[in-house]
Amino acid sequence: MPRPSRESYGDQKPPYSYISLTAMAIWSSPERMLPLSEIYRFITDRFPYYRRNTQRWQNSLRHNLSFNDCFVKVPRRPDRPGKGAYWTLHPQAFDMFENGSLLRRRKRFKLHKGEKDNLNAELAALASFNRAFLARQAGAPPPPVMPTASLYTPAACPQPSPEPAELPEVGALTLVTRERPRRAFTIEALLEPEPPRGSALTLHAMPSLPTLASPYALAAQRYHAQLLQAAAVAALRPCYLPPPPLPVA
DNA sequence: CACTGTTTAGGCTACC
DNA sequence: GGTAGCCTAAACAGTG
Repeated sequence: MPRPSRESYGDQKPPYSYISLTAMAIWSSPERMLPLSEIYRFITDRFPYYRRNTQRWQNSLRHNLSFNDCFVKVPRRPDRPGKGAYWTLHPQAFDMFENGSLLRRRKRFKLHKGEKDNLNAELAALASFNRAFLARQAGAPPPPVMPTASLYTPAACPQPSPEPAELPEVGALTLVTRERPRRAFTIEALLEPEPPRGSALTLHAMPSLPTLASPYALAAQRYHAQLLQAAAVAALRPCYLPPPPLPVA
Protein backbone atom coordinates (compact mmCIF):
# COMPACT_ATOMS: atom_id res chain seq x y z
CA MET A 1 0.00 0.00 0.00
CA PRO A 2 1.48 3.34 -0.96
CA ARG A 3 2.49 5.60 1.82
CA PRO A 4 0.31 8.67 2.13
CA SER A 5 1.85 11.97 1.21
CA ARG A 6 2.83 14.40 3.92
CA GLU A 7 -0.18 16.60 3.25
CA SER A 8 -2.65 13.79 3.69
CA TYR A 9 -1.68 13.01 7.28
CA GLY A 10 -3.80 15.77 8.67
CA ASP A 11 -4.46 14.89 12.24
CA GLN A 12 -3.43 11.31 11.66
CA LYS A 13 -0.23 10.09 13.19
CA PRO A 14 2.52 10.07 10.56
CA PRO A 15 4.20 6.69 9.97
CA TYR A 16 7.57 7.96 11.12
CA SER A 17 9.35 7.10 14.29
CA TYR A 18 10.57 9.86 16.56
CA ILE A 19 14.07 9.06 15.40
CA SER A 20 13.01 9.67 11.83
CA LEU A 21 11.20 12.87 12.66
CA THR A 22 14.19 14.14 14.56
CA ALA A 23 16.52 13.24 11.74
CA MET A 24 14.27 15.08 9.31
CA ALA A 25 14.27 18.16 11.49
CA ILE A 26 18.03 18.16 11.86
CA TRP A 27 18.52 17.66 8.16
CA SER A 28 16.17 20.43 7.28
CA SER A 29 18.38 22.96 8.99
CA PRO A 30 21.19 24.70 7.12
CA GLU A 31 23.74 23.82 9.76
CA ARG A 32 22.51 20.25 10.10
CA MET A 33 22.04 20.79 13.79
CA LEU A 34 19.19 22.12 15.86
CA PRO A 35 18.35 22.84 19.46
CA LEU A 36 15.58 20.82 20.98
CA SER A 37 13.05 23.61 20.76
CA GLU A 38 13.61 23.89 17.01
CA ILE A 39 13.17 20.17 16.58
CA TYR A 40 9.85 20.45 18.36
CA ARG A 41 8.88 23.33 16.12
CA PHE A 42 9.78 21.51 12.95
CA ILE A 43 7.60 18.58 13.91
CA THR A 44 4.58 20.56 15.04
CA ASP A 45 4.80 22.80 11.99
CA ARG A 46 4.67 19.91 9.58
CA PHE A 47 2.63 17.32 11.39
CA PRO A 48 -0.54 18.65 13.01
CA TYR A 49 -0.91 15.40 14.91
CA TYR A 50 1.93 16.48 17.14
CA ARG A 51 0.26 19.69 18.17
CA ARG A 52 -1.65 17.66 20.72
CA ASN A 53 -0.32 15.80 23.73
CA THR A 54 2.96 17.65 23.44
CA GLN A 55 4.18 16.49 26.81
CA ARG A 56 3.93 12.87 25.83
CA TRP A 57 5.73 12.86 22.51
CA GLN A 58 8.27 15.45 23.52
CA ASN A 59 9.30 13.29 26.42
CA SER A 60 9.68 10.36 24.04
CA LEU A 61 11.65 12.45 21.65
CA ARG A 62 14.05 13.60 24.34
CA HIS A 63 14.42 10.01 25.43
CA ASN A 64 15.37 9.07 21.87
CA LEU A 65 17.91 11.85 21.61
CA SER A 66 19.67 10.73 24.74
CA PHE A 67 19.33 7.02 24.23
CA ASN A 68 20.38 6.67 20.61
CA ASP A 69 23.98 7.05 19.61
CA CYS A 70 22.85 8.32 16.24
CA PHE A 71 22.17 11.69 17.80
CA VAL A 72 25.10 13.77 18.92
CA LYS A 73 24.80 16.60 21.37
CA VAL A 74 26.94 19.55 20.34
CA PRO A 75 27.66 22.29 22.86
CA ARG A 76 26.33 25.68 21.98
CA ARG A 77 28.57 28.24 20.45
CA PRO A 78 29.78 30.66 23.08
CA ASP A 79 28.53 33.58 21.02
CA ARG A 80 25.10 32.01 20.77
CA PRO A 81 24.07 31.44 24.34
CA GLY A 82 20.80 29.87 25.26
CA LYS A 83 19.22 26.92 26.86
CA GLY A 84 20.11 23.42 25.84
CA ALA A 85 22.62 22.12 23.36
CA TYR A 86 22.42 21.60 19.64
CA TRP A 87 21.63 18.16 18.33
CA THR A 88 23.04 16.71 15.18
CA LEU A 89 22.97 13.37 13.43
CA HIS A 90 25.98 11.12 13.47
CA PRO A 91 27.13 10.77 9.86
CA GLN A 92 27.49 7.04 10.18
CA ALA A 93 23.85 6.92 11.14
CA PHE A 94 22.88 7.08 7.48
CA ASP A 95 23.14 3.34 7.58
CA MET A 96 20.18 3.13 9.86
CA PHE A 97 17.50 3.64 7.31
CA GLU A 98 17.31 1.17 4.55
CA ASN A 99 17.10 2.85 1.17
CA GLY A 100 16.91 6.16 2.92
CA SER A 101 13.47 5.23 4.11
CA LEU A 102 12.51 6.82 7.36
CA LEU A 103 10.20 4.04 8.38
CA ARG A 104 11.31 1.32 10.73
CA ARG A 105 15.05 1.02 10.85
CA ARG A 106 16.73 -2.19 9.90
CA LYS A 107 19.29 -1.86 12.62
CA ARG A 108 19.85 0.28 15.63
CA PHE A 109 22.78 2.62 15.28
CA LYS A 110 25.27 1.84 17.99
CA LEU A 111 28.73 3.25 18.43
CA HIS A 112 31.47 1.01 19.68
CA LYS A 113 32.85 1.77 23.10
CA GLY A 114 36.00 3.36 21.74
CA GLU A 115 34.19 5.46 19.21
CA LYS A 116 31.77 6.65 21.82
CA ASP A 117 34.57 7.49 24.23
CA ASN A 118 36.41 9.43 21.56
CA LEU A 119 33.35 11.35 20.60
CA ASN A 120 32.49 12.13 24.19
CA ALA A 121 36.03 13.28 24.86
CA GLU A 122 36.00 15.61 21.88
CA LEU A 123 32.61 17.01 22.74
CA ALA A 124 33.67 17.52 26.30
CA ALA A 125 36.71 19.31 24.95
CA LEU A 126 34.50 21.51 22.85
CA ALA A 127 32.37 22.37 25.86
CA SER A 128 35.50 23.04 27.84
CA PHE A 129 36.78 25.26 25.09
CA ASN A 130 33.55 27.18 25.10
CA ARG A 131 33.76 27.72 28.83
CA ALA A 132 37.30 28.96 28.44
CA PHE A 133 36.21 31.26 25.67
CA LEU A 134 33.45 32.73 27.79
CA ALA A 135 35.72 33.08 30.78
CA ARG A 136 38.19 34.89 28.61
CA GLN A 137 35.53 37.24 27.39
CA ALA A 138 34.47 37.87 30.96
CA GLY A 139 38.02 38.80 31.83
CA ALA A 140 38.57 35.87 34.10
CA PRO A 141 41.45 33.47 33.64
CA PRO A 142 40.33 30.59 31.48
CA PRO A 143 39.83 27.27 33.20
CA PRO A 144 42.22 24.51 32.22
CA VAL A 145 41.38 22.85 28.97
CA MET A 146 40.83 19.14 29.11
CA PRO A 147 43.97 17.21 28.29
CA THR A 148 42.17 15.04 25.78
CA ALA A 149 41.21 18.06 23.81
CA SER A 150 43.43 17.46 20.86
CA LEU A 151 41.56 20.08 18.92
CA TYR A 152 41.84 22.81 21.42
CA THR A 153 44.88 22.12 23.50
CA PRO A 154 47.14 25.15 23.65
CA ALA A 155 49.65 23.51 21.39
CA ALA A 156 50.56 26.82 19.78
CA CYS A 157 50.72 28.75 23.03
CA PRO A 158 52.15 30.87 24.32
CA GLN A 159 53.48 32.10 21.00
CA PRO A 160 51.26 32.01 17.97
CA SER A 161 52.29 29.62 15.27
CA PRO A 162 54.21 31.26 12.44
CA GLU A 163 52.09 29.72 9.74
CA PRO A 164 48.44 30.50 9.33
CA ALA A 165 46.93 27.43 10.86
CA GLU A 166 44.08 25.67 9.24
CA LEU A 167 40.77 25.38 10.94
CA PRO A 168 40.67 22.56 13.39
CA GLU A 169 39.64 19.41 11.64
CA VAL A 170 36.86 18.47 13.93
CA GLY A 171 35.42 16.15 11.37
CA ALA A 172 38.58 14.14 11.41
CA LEU A 173 37.73 12.89 14.87
CA THR A 174 35.94 9.77 13.99
CA LEU A 175 33.09 11.15 12.06
CA VAL A 176 33.63 9.87 8.60
CA THR A 177 30.69 8.86 6.53
CA ARG A 178 31.02 5.28 5.51
CA GLU A 179 28.06 5.14 3.26
CA ARG A 180 25.83 7.71 1.72
CA PRO A 181 22.09 7.47 1.87
CA ARG A 182 20.69 5.83 -1.20
CA ARG A 183 18.05 8.47 -1.34
CA ALA A 184 18.35 12.23 -1.34
CA PHE A 185 18.23 13.29 2.27
CA THR A 186 15.81 16.15 1.83
CA ILE A 187 12.48 16.50 3.48
CA GLU A 188 10.66 16.38 0.19
CA ALA A 189 12.51 13.33 -1.05
CA LEU A 190 12.14 11.50 2.19
CA LEU A 191 8.46 12.18 2.42
CA GLU A 192 7.78 10.98 -1.07
CA PRO A 193 6.27 7.54 -1.44
CA GLU A 194 9.02 5.01 -1.11
CA PRO A 195 10.13 3.35 -4.32
CA PRO A 196 9.86 -0.41 -4.32
CA ARG A 197 12.84 -2.18 -2.84
CA GLY A 198 15.60 -2.76 -5.30
CA SER A 199 14.03 -0.67 -8.01
CA ALA A 200 16.06 1.36 -10.44
CA LEU A 201 14.64 4.48 -8.87
CA THR A 202 16.75 3.91 -5.83
CA LEU A 203 19.94 4.24 -7.78
CA HIS A 204 18.50 6.96 -9.90
CA ALA A 205 18.51 9.29 -6.94
CA MET A 206 22.23 8.92 -6.45
CA PRO A 207 23.62 11.49 -8.90
CA SER A 208 21.59 14.27 -7.38
CA LEU A 209 22.90 13.62 -3.90
CA PRO A 210 24.58 16.56 -2.29
CA THR A 211 28.03 16.03 -0.95
CA LEU A 212 27.44 14.73 2.53
CA ALA A 213 30.98 13.75 3.32
CA SER A 214 30.54 14.56 6.96
CA PRO A 215 27.76 16.93 7.82
CA TYR A 216 28.81 17.13 11.41
CA ALA A 217 32.30 18.00 10.31
CA LEU A 218 31.01 20.65 7.97
CA ALA A 219 28.85 22.13 10.67
CA ALA A 220 31.71 22.02 13.10
CA GLN A 221 34.03 23.67 10.62
CA ARG A 222 31.49 26.40 10.01
CA TYR A 223 31.16 26.70 13.74
CA HIS A 224 34.85 27.22 14.18
CA ALA A 225 35.12 29.61 11.28
CA GLN A 226 32.45 31.76 12.84
CA LEU A 227 33.99 31.39 16.24
CA LEU A 228 37.37 32.52 15.02
CA GLN A 229 35.79 35.40 13.18
CA ALA A 230 33.93 36.45 16.31
CA ALA A 231 37.09 36.21 18.33
CA ALA A 232 39.00 38.30 15.83
CA VAL A 233 36.31 40.92 15.68
CA ALA A 234 36.22 41.16 19.42
CA ALA A 235 40.01 41.30 19.52
CA LEU A 236 39.79 38.76 22.22
CA ARG A 237 41.72 35.97 20.64
CA PRO A 238 42.58 33.48 23.32
CA CYS A 239 46.16 32.38 23.10
CA TYR A 240 45.16 28.81 22.60
CA LEU A 241 43.30 29.61 19.44
CA PRO A 242 45.17 29.21 16.19
CA PRO A 243 45.59 32.41 14.21
CA PRO A 244 42.65 33.28 12.04
CA PRO A 245 42.82 32.07 8.48
CA LEU A 246 44.11 34.61 6.03
CA PRO A 247 41.33 36.41 4.25
CA VAL A 248 40.62 34.87 0.91
CA ALA A 249 41.55 37.25 -1.87
C1' DC B 1 10.28 27.50 37.64
C1' DA B 2 10.24 25.76 33.12
C1' DC B 3 12.95 23.54 30.10
C1' DT B 4 16.49 20.21 28.96
C1' DG B 5 18.77 15.88 29.32
C1' DT B 6 19.48 11.10 31.37
C1' DT B 7 18.02 6.85 32.89
C1' DT B 8 15.05 2.95 33.94
C1' DA B 9 11.20 0.20 33.05
C1' DG B 10 7.39 -2.05 30.81
C1' DG B 11 4.50 -3.06 26.91
C1' DC B 12 3.68 -3.63 21.96
C1' DT B 13 4.93 -5.06 17.29
C1' DA B 14 7.73 -6.85 13.50
C1' DC B 15 11.03 -9.97 12.10
C1' DC B 16 13.88 -14.23 12.20
C1' DG C 1 9.60 -17.92 21.11
C1' DG C 2 13.51 -14.84 21.14
C1' DT C 3 15.22 -10.58 19.77
C1' DA C 4 15.24 -5.92 18.29
C1' DG C 5 13.06 -1.63 17.48
C1' DC C 6 9.77 1.52 19.02
C1' DC C 7 6.61 3.98 22.19
C1' DT C 8 5.31 5.65 26.61
C1' DA C 9 5.74 6.86 31.36
C1' DA C 10 8.13 8.44 35.09
C1' DA C 11 11.70 9.97 38.18
C1' DC C 12 15.36 12.82 38.72
C1' DA C 13 19.28 16.08 38.02
C1' DG C 14 21.12 20.06 35.73
C1' DT C 15 20.59 24.61 33.78
C1' DG C 16 19.13 29.35 32.20
